[in-house]
Amino acid sequence: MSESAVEKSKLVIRESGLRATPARVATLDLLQKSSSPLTHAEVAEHLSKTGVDKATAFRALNDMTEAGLLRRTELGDRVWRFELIGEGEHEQLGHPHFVCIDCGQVSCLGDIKLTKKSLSTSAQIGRVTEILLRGQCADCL
Amino acid sequence: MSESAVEKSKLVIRESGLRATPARVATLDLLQKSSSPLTHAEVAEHLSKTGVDKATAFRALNDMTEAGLLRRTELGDRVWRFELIGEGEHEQLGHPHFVCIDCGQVSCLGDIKLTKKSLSTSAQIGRVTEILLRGQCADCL
DNA sequence: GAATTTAATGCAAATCTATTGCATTTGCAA
DNA sequence: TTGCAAATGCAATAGATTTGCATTAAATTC
Repeated sequence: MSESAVEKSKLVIRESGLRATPARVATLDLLQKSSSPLTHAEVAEHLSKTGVDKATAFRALNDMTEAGLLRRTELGDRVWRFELIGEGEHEQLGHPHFVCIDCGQVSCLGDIKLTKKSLSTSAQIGRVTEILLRGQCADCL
Repeated sequence: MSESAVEKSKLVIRESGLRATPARVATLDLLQKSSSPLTHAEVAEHLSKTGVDKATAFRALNDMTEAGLLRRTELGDRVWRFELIGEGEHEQLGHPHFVCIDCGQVSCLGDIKLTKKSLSTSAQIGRVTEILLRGQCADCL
């Protein structure tokens, strides 16, 4: 990562009200590069290479989630996953995800929508803020 | 529960290849009465009234899931939930669920569908077997 | 109905993911 | 540069679920 990228990460972290520590900068940069949400274990393993404790990795992820920089979701395998909240993205409303029940691979989906009828049905139950699809990915079919 | 209901449960359990033990019959009957999936803890608490150990409750649920009588899902709160697979229902393909991110209440949905465009998008990724919606229920809005 | 076989249970200990307490260190504002 | 609240490391803890093993009890056989 470039010098300027690090500086930008630091700025983003400070703007959220947190201190720009190495663990947080590294976490942010790792998530920036990833195309799908990463588990705590994955982030922790990456950070451990530079001597960062897993508790610190956890706190970095949780703190930045609380600060509104990350989104934390649980996709059915009892593990938290974290992803960067894009610049323009709504903090609450994320994009749909697909989880393969065989290999566990997670994909971010863009334009998944419910039919109008389904929307009205779900509106009776409440406000839907997240859609999660599960099944078998193309590789596992 | 009636005498015949117990006998029917026993039969169903035996047909799945398992022994019809009191813990399993009670588990099956409890799930039969419930309108939404129950957590292991809920089932275990119910069974504990009759002296059944929580490990036994876990095994009853897991064994019957493996035997194809129950469906096990994780709806985002790091807890397994179990529900009866209906007579005519496909073993794999369940119905959609809605989970309230505030109160945790779980609802079973019937007719939630994706738009055609979304279906073709998701078909590229794989075969979708489960839909989960998260948000705030009417009571928590 | 009694004997036999093998699955199921109870209890405790162990796993696995995630969180927390506390002494020590560090970012960063003054 | 200095001071202090925030962050970290390490170990201990929490909560859900699973597992080992000796014992018990379904279901099958005689």
